[in-house]
Amino acid sequence: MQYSSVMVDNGGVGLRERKKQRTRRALVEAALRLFDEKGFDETTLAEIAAEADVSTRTFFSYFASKEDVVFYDSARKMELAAAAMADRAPGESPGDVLLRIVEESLTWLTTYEELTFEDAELRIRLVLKEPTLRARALVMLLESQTTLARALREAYPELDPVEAAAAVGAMFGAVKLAIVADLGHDLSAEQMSSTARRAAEITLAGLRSLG
Amino acid sequence: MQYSSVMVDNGGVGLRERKKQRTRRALVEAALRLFDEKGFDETTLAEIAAEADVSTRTFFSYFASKEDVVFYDSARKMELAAAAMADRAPGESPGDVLLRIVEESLTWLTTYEELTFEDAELRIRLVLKEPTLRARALVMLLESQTTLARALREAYPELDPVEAAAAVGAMFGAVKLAIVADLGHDLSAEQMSSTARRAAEITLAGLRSLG
DNA sequence: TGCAAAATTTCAATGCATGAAAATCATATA
DNA sequence: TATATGATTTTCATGCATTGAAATTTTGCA
Repeated sequence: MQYSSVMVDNGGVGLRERKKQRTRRALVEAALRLFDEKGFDETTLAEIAAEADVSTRTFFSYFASKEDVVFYDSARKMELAAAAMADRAPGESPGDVLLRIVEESLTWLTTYEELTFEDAELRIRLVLKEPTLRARALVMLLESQTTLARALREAYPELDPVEAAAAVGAMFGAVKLAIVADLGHDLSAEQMSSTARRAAEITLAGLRSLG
Repeated sequence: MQYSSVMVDNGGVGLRERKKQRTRRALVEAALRLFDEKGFDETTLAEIAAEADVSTRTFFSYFASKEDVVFYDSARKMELAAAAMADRAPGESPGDVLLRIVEESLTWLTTYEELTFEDAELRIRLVLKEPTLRARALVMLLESQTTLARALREAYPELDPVEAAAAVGAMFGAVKLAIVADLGHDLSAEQMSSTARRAAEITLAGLRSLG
């Protein structure tokens, strides 16, 4: 490939790319707002697309489904979690690593990379409220646990597959149910964190410690 | 209500009811067979309905959705699990009760109430293979855990809500991930049970016991 | 400016799901 | 046995998510 003398090196981010990011963001914001106002099922893709000034068909070149628009950054978060597993401190036990990752994950939950803090909180509310979104979240949570179990085995080769899977599943399962079961109560991010920490501690100590 | 002299007391099970059960069963069997042969997404409701000799619309007076036909008896299984919690043996600890329920649940997994054993195994394969069905299963699993956490609190009033939720979530989360993560391997019912038992044991002992 | 690639729009089709009205069927009873 | 009644099924019509393909527009760049 040759470059003309007038070519501007814009770091790979030309008008085309900027426009795509703007559209993507417009779709996410429109969707979150409409889902919040009218409910997930009552909002149509046509409405979302209209709000973002694109055709309905175009929506699907950005997201694979109506649910996906809410979880647009989850893949990146999963990678972060798996990476966090890799740089464990020396002497850190599997349980401690998992505890650390749970806490970091909760932080990310309220951290949108491109959106406002309000939208980040709105998303949590939506996922807890809308059955369709809850279902999608459960699928992704399971996927990320599978990934984490693999990462845990790599970090601790002495663990066998069942041990690694059981550890990850127990830790995230405990935290998930502790947070969800309390539902109905409006949960602030702090309350969520404190609940999660208690659930994690119980899992570390083992269920026999409850008797 | 009055009875004529020729009335037959059929125990509340007249032709109408028998016909409904037959149709229900025909729909479930047709659906399982077609899902297995062609895949879930490739099977249309029209095909299932045709196979069962009813109109497409009628399908929805038996099941709420295409996925639901696979889980038609799950509600009953959930009730069984919650009931199993209630009749705990004296001196049985929360952890032991959960272990017992996990084992019973695995038994029920391969027990269809109205269908053949082959269909019961077919269902497990389908749920593990088809993303749509996996998603549905996760939702129901979460629901049943919420129910179980409540039941656990009632059986052991000394537990607080977070402890009960964490215990149930940890136990089922560990077993679930241990079984699913090993996927790709064809799992016999026995292997599944043994994996589940190990995962449960780890959860009882606590993740600290892994370091 | 003008070409080529990328992105968007338009158009058509399929399949799930649901509501409402019309047609059938099972049941109890006169 | 004939029939009124209520339950069930079918028919018909509609909305919406999703997907493929062709036509059109936009952007990057020579």
